[in-house]
Amino acid sequence: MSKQKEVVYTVVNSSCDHPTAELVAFRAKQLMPSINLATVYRNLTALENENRIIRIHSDKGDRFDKTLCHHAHFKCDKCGEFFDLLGIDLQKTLDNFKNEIHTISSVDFVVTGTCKNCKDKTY
Amino acid sequence: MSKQKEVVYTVVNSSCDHPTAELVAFRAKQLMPSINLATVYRNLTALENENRIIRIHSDKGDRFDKTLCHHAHFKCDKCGEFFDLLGIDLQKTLDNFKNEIHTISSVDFVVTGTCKNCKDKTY
DNA sequence: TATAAGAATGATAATCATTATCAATTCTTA
DNA sequence: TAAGAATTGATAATGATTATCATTCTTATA
Repeated sequence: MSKQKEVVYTVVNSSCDHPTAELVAFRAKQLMPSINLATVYRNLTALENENRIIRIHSDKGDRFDKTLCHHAHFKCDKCGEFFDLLGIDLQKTLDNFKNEIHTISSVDFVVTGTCKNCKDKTY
Repeated sequence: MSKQKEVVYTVVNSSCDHPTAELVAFRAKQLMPSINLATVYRNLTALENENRIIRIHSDKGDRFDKTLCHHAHFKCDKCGEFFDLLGIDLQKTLDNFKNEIHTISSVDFVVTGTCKNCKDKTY
């Protein structure tokens, strides 16, 4: 594993906010100023393929997650917060489709709306 | 509703295969040869905002769906098939998060893997 | 019915996240 | 330590989507 790849992994693995590739690159540059954006993209894809991190498809840039178990996410339209919805037993839910599904390689599950913190906000 | 918007809606509403914008445009052109790709994109976004169709974020182009109730999708890595996983009671599942979630505007849920049809395929 | 204001279109340029290319650099390992 | 492979940094290219803008419909009102 190259030094750069290690940095990219460290950044994702120590982030709790589901950063975009751009944000991973920003944080990686703080650990290794010479690291290039293309290298960050390359290693994010590599780590995803090695099942060491998870990619969440989203408009305005994919997001990356250290939590490997299948789980859902919530994205707040108002504050932009992006957080895990842990505790849903997706494995059991998806077992109901064993007639259609042979194997599962990834789960991309994003719920969008407004969070409780933004309940009364009008902006 | 403009003639073009009606065509775009008709195409999505009569498609069972979760087409991309490009494919919606292709089908729309068969009904109205003069329709423009930009108009298709515009109206897909408009219809999405009116909650008349659903957008599913995916690499290689978002997909569109006529089924409005919250549901999951499966995308097969091998054959590319993209189908609904109906029967999961997502509403009930998400009710468990009423402490964090105030309102839900959309659910974007895609499971990727191999389907039963591709079980023994090696390509 | 004429017409003016507003909305939507077609054509195309621009944007932006991501990927491809490629020479230069950094491992490996024999 | 030198050859070969892998990876990098820099940058060009790609491709989906959005923005722009002059033109073409709609529609409400005189």
